[in-house]
Amino acid sequence: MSTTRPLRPVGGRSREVPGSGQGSATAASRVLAVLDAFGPAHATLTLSEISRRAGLSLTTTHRLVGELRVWGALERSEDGRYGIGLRLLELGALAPHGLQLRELAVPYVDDLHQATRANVVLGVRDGADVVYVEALRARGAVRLMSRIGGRWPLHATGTGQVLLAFAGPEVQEEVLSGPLTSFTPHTITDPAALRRTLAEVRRTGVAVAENQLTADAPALAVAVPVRGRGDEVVAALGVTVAAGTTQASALAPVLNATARGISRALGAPSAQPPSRRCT
Amino acid sequence: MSTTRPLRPVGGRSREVPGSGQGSATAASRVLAVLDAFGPAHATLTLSEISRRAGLSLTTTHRLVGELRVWGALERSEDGRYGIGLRLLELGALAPHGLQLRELAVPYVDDLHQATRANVVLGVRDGADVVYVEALRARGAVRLMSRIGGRWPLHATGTGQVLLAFAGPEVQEEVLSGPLTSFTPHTITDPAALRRTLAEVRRTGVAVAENQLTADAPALAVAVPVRGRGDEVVAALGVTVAAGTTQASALAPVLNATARGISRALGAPSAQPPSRRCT
DNA sequence: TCGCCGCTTTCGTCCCGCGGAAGACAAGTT
DNA sequence: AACTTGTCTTCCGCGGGACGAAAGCGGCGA
Repeated sequence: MSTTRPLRPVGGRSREVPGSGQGSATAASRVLAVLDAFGPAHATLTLSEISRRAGLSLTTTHRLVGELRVWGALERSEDGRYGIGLRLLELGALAPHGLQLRELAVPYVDDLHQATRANVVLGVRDGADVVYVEALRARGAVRLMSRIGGRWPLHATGTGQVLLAFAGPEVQEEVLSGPLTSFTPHTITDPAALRRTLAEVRRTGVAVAENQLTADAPALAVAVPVRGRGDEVVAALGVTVAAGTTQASALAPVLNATARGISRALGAPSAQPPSRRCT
Repeated sequence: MSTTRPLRPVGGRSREVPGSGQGSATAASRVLAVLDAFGPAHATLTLSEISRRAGLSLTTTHRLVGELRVWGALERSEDGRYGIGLRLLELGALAPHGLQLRELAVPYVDDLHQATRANVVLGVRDGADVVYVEALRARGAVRLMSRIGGRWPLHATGTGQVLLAFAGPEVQEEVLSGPLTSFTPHTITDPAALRRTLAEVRRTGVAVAENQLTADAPALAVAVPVRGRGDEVVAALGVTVAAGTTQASALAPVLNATARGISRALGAPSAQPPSRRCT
């Protein structure tokens, strides 16, 4: 803990000069670098922008983008900008823990959305992040936070705290030892506090996060675990409401009921009614 | 063919995939071939299966899969099988005509689903196919046809017929001249009949498809266009019900109302109320 | 008109990705 | 236990694809 902390190279990508011999990027990594250039804040890019963001020469970028385009990974709009193609959406939908899970859970999540009229998300863990596989917005609220495919650090969201609380120790250590990004003054950034929060989540089976992610609109997020065939936590179901409108204690029961429904559909032993035969 | 043929280079690396077009495989194409190995019927694969389906040597597959895995494009489950990773879901969600569109349309589609209690899909055109960007299932019906990321030929679905009817002539010619895959005895496979159907769709603004896709469960699909900023058709909204339960004429009004709502949200001039100023 | 910027194409060199081969490992069969 | 079959992993030499420089193209604003 008290070890000397090396200077963090701020924003500096490992600038590779040809001839320095160090780097040797692989061809596959270049393809992925092109895809990596796209992001929520950069959904469409020009060729030059891709080139710069991927750190590739314009020639290489041009060729790779051309190949990706004919395959359908990228598409070009009339104004010449490039964007992600539908082929990648099609592929991404095949993710076992992604839209496959959504497919099964969507009726339950839909009911929850209808019942609570709140923002509802279903998230799974990917590394040290939570990725939303389903997100339904409340009618009025325009929250850009929760989108399908949205990715946030585990410690800063209700669903993430659930997933982290029930994740393996090595995952928890990795998150707790790493920097805890702060999004608002209320975001938990102290490892000890986070550790206590996680213990509380494990004890109660519910995570309650207030104002962790957004500063402008005070929000209350409540989340519970969803379990799979081996009773392991495979996802987290969460709702977000404007702070003050609803108590967390009022949301927990309906959340738990919905989560249990999904868990049962997934084949979780603990969620099966005693009478029902195991398939 | 009577030209002097040099001795066949035994160790030639230009080993082509049999039947998979003409070769000169590029490195990028190999990466894409690995991704291409996955599909709805093959959501998870072993390394050898990927190797075979991609037409790559096991060595190459092993290396590429390794790179794709550390990047997050693929993930490996406990049983050793590979599947699509959440990173690709995240990327696919950035598709301008994909989940971006879904994000905007989902409240309307949701209402339609609640009102009709039917299967509802929102599809966009990608080449000669329709790709669903949103799909909501009716409570009882388990229809594997409509999933987010699902892809079907334009001529065989209600939404596809709408998209084809309003697509450019070159797209129509390509589909009409190509083979029209038959899924059921009712699937339109005659180009002339399809041409008449498309004209009817253009005239009425509604596509009605009966038993085009599924043979076992008689189904009625109704679809209408969704328009964008330039009044061009950017998507199609469709519902599917069991044949006999509802008349197409009863579904069309609510479908049109919903589609108009989405079109308005997209900024379509024809869907704007007269008072509103054009942006 | 010029210059600027982004995109496209060509081309020769070099290096990295390729497949063969062999080893490690697991599971089913005789 | 020995054999078989299938999988996954590692190592290595060679050759051809991928790379970047540079030149050509085209639109836009000064």
